[in-house]
Formats: sequence, structure tokens, C-alpha cells
Amino acid sequence: MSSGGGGGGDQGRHGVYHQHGHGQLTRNDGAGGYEFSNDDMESFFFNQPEGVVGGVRADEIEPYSSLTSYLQGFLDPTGLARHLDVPAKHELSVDVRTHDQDSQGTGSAAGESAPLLTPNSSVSFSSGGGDGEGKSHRSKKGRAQEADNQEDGESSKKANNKPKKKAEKRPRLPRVSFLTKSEVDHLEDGYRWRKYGQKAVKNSPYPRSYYRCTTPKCGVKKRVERSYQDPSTVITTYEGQHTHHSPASFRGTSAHLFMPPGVHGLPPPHLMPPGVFHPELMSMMRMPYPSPNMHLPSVPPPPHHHPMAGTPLQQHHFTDYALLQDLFPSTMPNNP
DNA sequence: CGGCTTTGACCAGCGC
DNA sequence: GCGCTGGTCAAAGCCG
Repeated sequence: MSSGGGGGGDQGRHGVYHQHGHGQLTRNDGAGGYEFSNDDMESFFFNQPEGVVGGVRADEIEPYSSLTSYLQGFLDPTGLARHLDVPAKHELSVDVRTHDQDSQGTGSAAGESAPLLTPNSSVSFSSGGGDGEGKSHRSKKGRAQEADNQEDGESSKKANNKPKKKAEKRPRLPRVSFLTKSEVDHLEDGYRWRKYGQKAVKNSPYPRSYYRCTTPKCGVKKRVERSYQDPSTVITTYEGQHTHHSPASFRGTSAHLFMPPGVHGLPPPHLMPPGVFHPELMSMMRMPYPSPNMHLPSVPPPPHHHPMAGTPLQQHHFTDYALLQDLFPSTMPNNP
């Protein structure tokens, strides 16, 4: 994929960022947390306003940017997400690290250097910056053949004639990982996906599912897996950029702009039945799953007539209501 | 019947 | 070289 801001080229646009080694991503939620690794994965996290995040104070995580600015560059090649560049209030902060920093070991020092996630949501990116798209059309039998055919051209993956350099690693598309508290594995995100595989994950009872965007010529993929350490957390990893707009019913609202690439099928947040939270909002706003570290200002409870009223978690939703209104003006009622 | 999921097999990369 | 693992393919089956 050549368009858009894949890879490190986005550094400038989004300010300084650091990447920790080999994409080792560690989450520490106090209960042990979990970690997963993705080579070339950069990561950034939403930290609680004044919280201590897994032993790392949020204000010690140096460079922050906003999610929206990131989405703007990475997830929204059309630039529509610019719309979302509302002041992220105190809610969202980003830590994106570059390779330069902590590029040594693959995870040995991860505990030290890897940013730690908030319990409720986080996003991580990878800067693959590569093509990666052309290889999805191989037939089973064609694969061996393909290796032969490519021998003349660029390097075949077998690294036939060179003494194995690390740099020859196959480039990857930009990746974004969302940690979402959700009962549902496959979160609606406005795009249509076709499942093309499922694999058991090592050390995890939960399988990992592989999806591909069904839109022709859109090579975006996504992986969905459930954290084995925290089964209420779904890890959704997007790879690549959509070459089209979301077919979601949210079109015309701002909601889909804020969504990770890909939600359809779910009603807008204000139409969700009581006690049911929109997974994406849950993810982004960390609403219904307050962490022990969370220090929220005391706010009055939402009115009973609010569709999302009625759960113990409601107060946290209400806390972020102003932000929600900023982000979803057309879907959120006027005033709670 | 088309679109989607399931599932076993295959392939590539990597570490030992 | 071998085994492990992640990622992908594609036939078969399911479903509206």
C-alpha cells in the first residue's frame, strides 16, 4: 500500500513518538495483565487523566498526541477524521514510541520499557509501511510456484542468496490495535468483514479470528482475539487502510468517523438499550469499565429517561458525556 | 443462490 | 534440519 501515512513517515505529522522494541505490548491492569507481541508494532495508549497506569504515571509517558490526530493520519486516508479533532479534553492521550528507543531486546526489557495500558482501552499501531497487499491472491498450489517465479524479481521470501539479514523482513501494513471491553468478539465498526481464518492462540484458550474487508481492492485485514488474562477484553488489530468509506449506517453522522476502520449493524449509541454499551464507545471512552485507578470527578447521575441510564456504570458514561456530545453531536441527545 | 463461516491443510518465518 | 507458530487458503457447509 502506498497511499496514506503508513510507516514512520507519520512521525512528523503526529509529533515525536517512540516505539518500543519489536512491538512488545504489555498491559498491566493490576491483575497480572497480559502482553502480546507484534513485530514492528508501535503502540500508544489512552491513559487515565491522572491515573497511575500499571506503575507508569501517565504524565511520565512523554509524547502525547490525540487519538483523533492519529486516526486522521493513519486510519482515515480521506482526512474525514479531521472533523474529530476536537480537543480531546483530558481523556485521551497517546504514547507512540519509535524504534530508536528501546530497540534492543525482543521483550526481555519489555516490562521496563513497554508502555502500560489502561485497563479499559488502548490503541497500538505498527508502522509496517510496506506493500503486503499483493500476496493475498495466491492459490494453494500457486504458492510454491510463485516463489519460483519471483526469483528473478525482488527477493524471494526464502532469502536464497543472502546471509539472512534482519533488514530483509517483509514489510508490513500499518497496524492498529484496539483493546475493547466487550462481550462480543467481533465488534461492529462500520465495515464489512469476511472471516477467512481462525487459529488457536498459544497460551490462550481463546482463538484468534482473521477477517478481511469484503470491499473489492480493499486489503484491510483485522484480527480479533480475546485476552486470556482478561477475557472481557477483546483485542482487535487492524492492518492497512481502507480505500473506501464505511458502508455503515452511521454515514452522515460523526460517529463513523471516530470509529476504528471498519462498524455496522449496531444502533447509534443513544439507541442502545439500557445497560448496553456501544462497544466502540466503550473502547474509546473507557466508559463502562472504570478501573480501580480511575479518579473521576463526581458528577450527578444521568436522568432516568436517558437511554443509557440504569446501570451502575452509568455514571462513568455521564462523566464523559460532554466529550461524547462533541464527538457524536448527531447521535447524542442534547443534554443528559 | 450468494454471502458468510468453519475448518483442516498448507506455507513462511523463526528459534533451537 | 526440525519443530513451532502465525497467517492464509479454499472446500464444504450453513443461513437468510
